[in-house]
Order: sequence, then C-alpha cells, then structure tokens
Amino acid sequence: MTTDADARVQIIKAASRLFYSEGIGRVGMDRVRDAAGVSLKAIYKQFPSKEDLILGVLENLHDSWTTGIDGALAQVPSPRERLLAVYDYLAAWFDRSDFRGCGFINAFGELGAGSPAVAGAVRDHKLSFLATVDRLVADAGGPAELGPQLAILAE
Amino acid sequence: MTTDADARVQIIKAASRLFYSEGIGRVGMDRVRDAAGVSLKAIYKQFPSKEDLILGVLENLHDSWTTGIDGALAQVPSPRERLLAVYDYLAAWFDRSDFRGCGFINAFGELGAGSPAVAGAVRDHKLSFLATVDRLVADAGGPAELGPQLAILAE
DNA sequence: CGGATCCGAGAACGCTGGTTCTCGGATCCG
DNA sequence: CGGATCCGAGAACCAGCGTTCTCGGATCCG
Repeated sequence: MTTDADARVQIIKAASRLFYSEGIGRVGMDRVRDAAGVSLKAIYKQFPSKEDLILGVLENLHDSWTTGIDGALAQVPSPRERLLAVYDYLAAWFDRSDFRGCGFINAFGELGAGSPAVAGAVRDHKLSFLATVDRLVADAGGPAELGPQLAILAE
Repeated sequence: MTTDADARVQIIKAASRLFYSEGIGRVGMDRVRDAAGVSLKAIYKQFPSKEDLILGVLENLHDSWTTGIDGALAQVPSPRERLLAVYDYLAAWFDRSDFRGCGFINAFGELGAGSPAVAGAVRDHKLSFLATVDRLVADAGGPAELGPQLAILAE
C-alpha cells in the first residue's frame, strides 16, 4: 500500500539526478520513466504535469539542503565558527566531481522567466538560506548588514 | 558592402540580450529575427545553425568581458590593488538590475552536456579568466595556489 | 467462474521551434 | 529592355516532447 509513496520517492530521485546532471529541458518524461522504472501513467498520477514534478524535485532538494546544513552546524558549538562552517560546507560541495552549480539557480536560468511557480520556489529557497545566514550572524554578534553580503558571496 | 558585417552585429546584439535575459531555450530564431530586424535567411547565412549563433554570442560576450576587465585594471597602478579591482568589478556587475548570473554558466547549465562546442567555449572562457587571475597573483607576489582559489571565489 | 476495475506498455496527438523551401519583387549587368 | 541573381517574408516541413488514449492482461470481489 505504501507502493504509491514509494513510487513517488523513486520518481523524485530519478528526476533529481537527471534534471541536475543534464538540465531540465534536455530530459523528457520518458527518460524519467525509464530511470525510475515506473509507467508514464504512474508519474502523471503523482505529478499532473512536468512543472509539478519540477516543483516536487525542488522541494526535495530544499529539504536535503537544509538538513545537510543543519547537520553540519549541529557539530559546531561556537556561534562564530558556525558561520564559517557554512562556507566549509559550500567548499566541500564545490569539490564534488558532479558539481554543476546550484540546482535552484539552474532551474531559474532555464525556465524561471516562464514559470512563476518555479520562480517562486527558487525565491523561497534563497530567502530561507538568507534567513539562516542572518540568524547565524546575529548569534555571532555581527552587524545586520553582514547577512545579505555573505549570502551573495555564497553564490 | 559592410551591410553584411553590420547585420551580424545587430543579430549578435539582439541574440545576446534575449538569450541572457530569458534563457537560450526560451528564445526562438523568430524572436531573434524580430529583435534584430533582419530575415531568417540572413541569420542562417551568418550562422548556419542556432548553435553557431550561440557560439558567436559567447565569443562576443568573452570579448566584452575581457576588455571590460582590462579597462578597469588599466586604471590601477599597484599590482596588489589590481587584484582587488577585479572583485570591485565583479561587485559592480552583481549590482546591475539586470543581473542574471554569468552568461557562460547559464549557457552551460542549459545545454552544456548536450553541446560539446558550447561546453568548450565555456571552458575556454573560464581558463582565460583563471589565467588573468593567475597573472595578477604572480605580479602581486602571491603564492601560485591562490589563483584557482580566488577564481572559484569569483563564481 | 465472471464481470469490473486498475495498471503498464506503447502508440497517438498537438504544439513548439529549428531548418528549409517557395514565391514575388528588387537590383544588377549586357 | 531582359534575363540572372539575390533577398525578404512567410509558409512548409520535420523532429522532439509533454500529454492523453488504447489495448491487453492482471487482480479483486461476489
């Protein structure tokens, strides 16, 4: 009975990998179907359109990202060092061999102008990251203006 | 007689603006035709395929970029300050209201994996920028490892 | 067993966009 | 003037892809 939710996980995993490594526009639903090992109809039951699938992928990516950051921060006690830990985390990400930039930025570059829903998801993600940095800056006792500047640096 | 080269300039100007502001995939040849004020046939005489047009746009972008950087550096005498001037130049670019990231990165994100020629042009551009930074580091008497690190920071 | 429902596999449809073709008109040389 | 060439505007053609439909088989319930 959990087969339904299970299929959704498989679809999102497959779509995330393909979208990120090859670009959204270059991956068709048939490719997702093959990679996920489900039928097209099953995909369209979970995600009525490709745009919904993209939103699901971004949502999942956002969750992985925040839990990853939170996990890295939890190991660092000092507020000031936590701020630096964010950049260690980013640096480690850059070094991954499959690094292809930020998935949100890529999605926005490809279809942000043509899909308000995707643009909104990207904006929400960036605001969430900015809020995280802001909180770290405040905890470390830094000035409020520092937050946006560091966030831009992170791009 | 210069009409031919003149049309090429118009085409590249129009295509650069459209590709950068809306993404390559979302702009068709007809849009470029309308914006450039020429016929489709005229475009295809200069650029046998859309990929050739993209390469022309990137080449032009690379030239603007290098002359812009060189111009900014020429006003700064001290080697050490020249290195910092690169980042002032980047910061000014970030603040432009029409900022949509690096055109090369965007192009690669959209079709890098599917177009070796575009991927090569992007790689060449990044190597050229790295060489510039390397030279500045050497002039400023910094260690060789600093170049790649600063280049990554620039992304 | 038997009909009803669901599902996967693949075909089919429609739209978009890159590329090419057609056609009428303008220009250029003899 | 007259044919030859070129050019712009738009239609036509074709492939890719998102989306839907069809069809056979499997499962479930009475």
